[in-house]
Amino acid sequence: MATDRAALELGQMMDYLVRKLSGLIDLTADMKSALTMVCTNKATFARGDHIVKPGEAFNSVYLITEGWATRSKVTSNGARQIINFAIPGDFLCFNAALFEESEVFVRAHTKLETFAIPIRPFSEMLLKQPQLAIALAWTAAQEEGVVSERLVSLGRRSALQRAAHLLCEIHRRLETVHLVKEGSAQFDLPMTQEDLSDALGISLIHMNRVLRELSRSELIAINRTSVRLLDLKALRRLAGFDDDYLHLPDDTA
Amino acid sequence: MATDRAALELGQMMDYLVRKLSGLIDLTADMKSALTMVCTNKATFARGDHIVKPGEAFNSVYLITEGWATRSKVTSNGARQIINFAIPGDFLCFNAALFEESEVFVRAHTKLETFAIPIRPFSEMLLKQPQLAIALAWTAAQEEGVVSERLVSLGRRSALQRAAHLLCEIHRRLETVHLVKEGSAQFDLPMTQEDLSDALGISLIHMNRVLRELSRSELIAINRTSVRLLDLKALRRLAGFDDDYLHLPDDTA
DNA sequence: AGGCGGCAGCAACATAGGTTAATAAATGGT
DNA sequence: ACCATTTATTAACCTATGTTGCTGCCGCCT
Repeated sequence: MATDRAALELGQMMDYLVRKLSGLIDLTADMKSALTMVCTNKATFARGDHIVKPGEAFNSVYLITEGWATRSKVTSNGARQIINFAIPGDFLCFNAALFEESEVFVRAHTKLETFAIPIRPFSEMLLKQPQLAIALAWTAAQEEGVVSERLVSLGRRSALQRAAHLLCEIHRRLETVHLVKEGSAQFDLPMTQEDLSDALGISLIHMNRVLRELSRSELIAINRTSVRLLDLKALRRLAGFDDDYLHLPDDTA
Repeated sequence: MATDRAALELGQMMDYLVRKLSGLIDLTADMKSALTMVCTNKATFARGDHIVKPGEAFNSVYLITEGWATRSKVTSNGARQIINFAIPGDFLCFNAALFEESEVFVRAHTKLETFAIPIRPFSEMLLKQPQLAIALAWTAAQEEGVVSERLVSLGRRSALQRAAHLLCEIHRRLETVHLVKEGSAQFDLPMTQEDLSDALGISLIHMNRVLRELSRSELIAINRTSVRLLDLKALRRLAGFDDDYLHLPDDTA
């Protein structure tokens, strides 16, 4: 039944949000029902679909229930920089409520399942539920923290450290939404080496070298679709990874 | 008279904000008076003072009336990355309303004049004035745009382009608050080459090479305290600079 | 089932940018 | 006005990363 599935996904998504926010705030029944009210529209995107492009008007805010998305920019000489990844529980086009049009590409990185919330009802919900507005502003601020930390990586960490850092970050974020295999630090990573290189600001070839180096030293085991962090502690040490900037709840259990 | 001066600075600062926001929203008399209500505390910092450090609790939000500030992080191996610069009209510690403690250094880069707004009244103001909250959220989103664009620079632009891009950005932002000398693209730039290198993710020595190269090709004229962009068009072309991401009003006159 | 296109792996070479070290010029404090 | 400290400039050398170009594998389409 389509409706049952939607209800299931809604519950799932709410669960992700609750966990992400649990360090800050407990979503009240009121807030949840306000959110539920606006999450009526499912939108599915195929791998590679553009949700919005630079210069295009936003028309909705999205909440991911399944799959990955990216925000990226392309420079005047054609190089791509991935700004960040969004995973289940994350918002897409959150600032549609603030800006007329996008300045970045937002793209479905895998098949993507979302709730699409048109801007009008979304804004109204924020005005009616200030506490919820604060909670969601918090997720936006957290995202800025992620971008800032990536900036530190690109500015001041070696390619090897950047790769390690990104893997640690993704691991930590996926953990919060229970998308890491229990007790093994293994998770789906639906990204080509080119995608990773575009996120880390290095060349594809060097990305390959770096990943092989991480594999060779038995810090990770990686294949086309997933990674396992074989020695999380050593990886974090190498990366200089400290998860404070994610502001996630301590215990994800 | 101290009071007169504070009133003057308040008017000035309001003016900065109005201009910055003019593309999005006209600040109403109501919103201005709400802001005025909370801008009672002047806080001055000396060059180099830390407004907040990683792990420290926030205690106020600040609005800059004069001077520059930086947000930066330091990696586990001691390298510094400047995340962004704040200039008059910008907020500092805006997300104090959301997070308990900072994950970055916020530092007075020059002698800094601000209005310090304790978190409590600030939050209350936001709840009472949703339109103002939106306007201020907009400034936060704009700031994220700046950080994202810097990420693109560090990831995909050469050192020369990064330098050119940063100068173009600062020029454009200062222009909005009338801090560029009329008709000459000249402005105060109170930064050492080391500061610039820490913002651009390159070494101090290379920063020096790059600046000399820009000077040699007569794109800029720079000294310890100010720059002049001698050929703005060429500089922007070199940098691949497009000011869309700043979402500033078209005409700053 | 076979062929095709995208992706990973690898080597040889090129270079932007990093490092070290030393000097000169400017600034600030007393 | 003088000394101490920052800041800028320069040179020589080094290395991490980029570039080009090729091979082979794997999954997908018909």
